[in-house]
Amino acid sequence: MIMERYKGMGFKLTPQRLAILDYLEGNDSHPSAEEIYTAVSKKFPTMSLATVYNTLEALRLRGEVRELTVDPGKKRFDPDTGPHHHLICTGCRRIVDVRVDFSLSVPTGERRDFEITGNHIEFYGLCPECRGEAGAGSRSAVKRSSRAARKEGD
Amino acid sequence: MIMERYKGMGFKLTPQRLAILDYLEGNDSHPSAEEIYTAVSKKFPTMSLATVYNTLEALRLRGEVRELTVDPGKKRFDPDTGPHHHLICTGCRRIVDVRVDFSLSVPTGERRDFEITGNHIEFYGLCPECRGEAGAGSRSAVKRSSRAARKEGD
DNA sequence: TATTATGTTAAAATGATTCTAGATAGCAGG
DNA sequence: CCTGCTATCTAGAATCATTTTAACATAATA
Repeated sequence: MIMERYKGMGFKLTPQRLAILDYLEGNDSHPSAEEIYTAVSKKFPTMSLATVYNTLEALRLRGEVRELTVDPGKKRFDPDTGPHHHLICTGCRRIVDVRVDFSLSVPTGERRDFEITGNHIEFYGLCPECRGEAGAGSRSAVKRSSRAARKEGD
Repeated sequence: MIMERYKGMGFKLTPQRLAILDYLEGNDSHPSAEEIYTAVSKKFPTMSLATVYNTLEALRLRGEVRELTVDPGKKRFDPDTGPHHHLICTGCRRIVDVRVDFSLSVPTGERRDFEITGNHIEFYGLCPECRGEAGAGSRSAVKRSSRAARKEGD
């Protein structure tokens, strides 16, 4: 099914790209380039990070992935290009999909003459795991990136 | 008015910080750290970029500025911490405020047990200037950053 | 097979942000 | 007025994500 989709759009299905597409297929974890690289490297030890970036950009231009600007400091990628929104845990930075259609429109008075083409909602909150460990030094729950930890106070 | 607000919260009002606060006061251009630095440097030639970052972080922790993750590759800062949303021109990356209250809530089925604390809507579109120059090579309108130019295809 | 375009790679370059270490300023106690 | 403390400032180094470069494959094509 993948093969057909890229025929005749100037996109060569190299083994590296196949591996990336394979990793992305149905992946709803919103991985960063680094994460994709790490995962794909296991099957493909000579893979270069640059190839990951190149491929992601090629896919983005073809509308096959969405680039999320939701995490300060790094991009995340979403193979689901259909309309949906995201719920972000301010504790561990986990991102989950929100598949609800809120038909939003900006009232003329606020539109400043822009031609509006789309929208994206970020909901913020605490996931069950992070909510639990709020109190003392319970080291139990989710492992948070050093960056996420430093950002405490959101 | 500024002075009082920071009394007794462990925040010294140094001249550098005053200059930054002064630049931010009522500023709705959503500047990056670099832009703040450039502006404040004029009045304060010895200012260090690190001081800008330090001050912004101190302000963020006190809830006096919001860090926007709206621009891939750099943070932008918003001194307006009240609830509002943003409209982003995909041509020139200009960001304007949208002061409308959409009371959104995530239906239980999609909430995944998160405790939701807030939300932020990004509207995308083309500003009048960028809409105009869409056609030929009319060099007239807005100057776009090299990064914005490269991102064509959003 | 020669040609051309497209991909891959490692390494260097860039840009944003953070960290480090030493210099300074303002203040409490003597 | 001195001494030490703590918060802040600054330049520069370090780090992290991303992009670019240059040289080398590879595939599709003439």
